[in-house]
Amino acid sequence: MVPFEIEGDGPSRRRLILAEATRIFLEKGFSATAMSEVAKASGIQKASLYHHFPSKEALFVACATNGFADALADLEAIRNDPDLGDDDRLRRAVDAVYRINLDSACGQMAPLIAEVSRTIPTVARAFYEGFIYKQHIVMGGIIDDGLARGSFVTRERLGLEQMIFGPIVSLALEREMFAAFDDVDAVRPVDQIREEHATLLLRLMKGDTETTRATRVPKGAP
Amino acid sequence: MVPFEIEGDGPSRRRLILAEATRIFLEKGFSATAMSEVAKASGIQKASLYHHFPSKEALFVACATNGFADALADLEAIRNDPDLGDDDRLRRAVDAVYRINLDSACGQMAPLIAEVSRTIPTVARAFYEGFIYKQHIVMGGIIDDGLARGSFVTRERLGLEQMIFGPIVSLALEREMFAAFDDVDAVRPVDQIREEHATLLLRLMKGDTETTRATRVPKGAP
DNA sequence: GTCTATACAAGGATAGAC
DNA sequence: GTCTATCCTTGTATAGAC
Repeated sequence: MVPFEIEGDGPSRRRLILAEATRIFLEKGFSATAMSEVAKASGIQKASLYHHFPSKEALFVACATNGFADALADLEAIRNDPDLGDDDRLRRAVDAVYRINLDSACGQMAPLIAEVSRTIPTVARAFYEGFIYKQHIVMGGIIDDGLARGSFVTRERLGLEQMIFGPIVSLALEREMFAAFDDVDAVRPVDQIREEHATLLLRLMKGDTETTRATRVPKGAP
Repeated sequence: MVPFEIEGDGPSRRRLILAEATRIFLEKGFSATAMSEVAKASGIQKASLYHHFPSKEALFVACATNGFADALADLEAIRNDPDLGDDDRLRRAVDAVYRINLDSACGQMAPLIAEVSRTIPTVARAFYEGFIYKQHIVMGGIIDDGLARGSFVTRERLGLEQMIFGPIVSLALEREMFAAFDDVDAVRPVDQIREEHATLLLRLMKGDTETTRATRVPKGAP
């Protein structure tokens, strides 16, 4: 019933509630989710929910800050794999970021965080520091290593990071926006986009800067 | 009080309600917005709201589908300006897409559409067809013209479009996510990102493909 | 078109027995 | 830890006078 794992080894009842609540929050949003529905899905009475979580807000925070470590594990393993060349490492890291943001529960949380950002600011902070920022750190390390080894050549570090994460984060948002469409993939075919995205990124990072600069000044050139 | 214009020349009271409702929806989301608050902000009684809009849902649909034409006008003018070179045209179009998605009310609606996508599917469809799809069409036309004139060289059209819109759409989402932060621009400095983004895009489209392919096979090279 | 008053449902949260 | 029962607030929406 729940398509993802809830991490931790606490009491199983609590974990079941977290899983069901996460699923319903993702489907309906924070405000539109009723505690009674979470209770029903978890097979207990509404009042019993309040034994495990003191409030709806606390339940949401628990859902929204759960599973960070699991979701990021793949990416960190790729960063530390000594057998990978820099190009392969980057390509695999991009694939991992797609999985993290499109397939994991945390990734799908992003639009929800936007919804509650002003009423529960702490959850936005936790989401940023524990999930988003860490992805940028790991990816930044991969790029830095490639630069140091001469595999990559690039200025515009900030713009480059945005061109790595932006297309992926926007895909996650658009999936939610078009969730009611008959076939979401017709609007945004993820597999094809992912392939072309990685190809374009590598082309940007393989150091065509000199030739580009040369071809861009035809005016004064002889 | 309301930072953007509501288009149309209907009764001013209706336009005032639309403007205030849009502002509050953007700040609190759909479910968390109360009709009583919209009424108070508009200076009328709650019951009077229902004379202008039959339901909260209808009010939201009106807000979410208002102002498309105004928001897109700049971009369409840039596409049709005969005095622009292709590179300048692209750069200005990118700037326009930043303004459209970050500064206009419609652009800021995106996370909200995600929130209500499943409960009001019609609004997601209207938003896609009237706002998102049209931006892609215009930008696609600009790219096609540049390709036809030989100003641009690129395969991976789909990936390229995602690399144009993705970083911008994700910025809009992240602005909402980090709305409660002290200084959002510290997390994502929009001005710098926009400049680097446009530069990287132009580099991708200026046809370094041959040289890139040449430098990418150093193994067999002497 | 705007108001006052109200119907009616649903939601979050608590009390207290077992 | 879980239950039943209940409190209290808020929300959408309507009725009907002016």
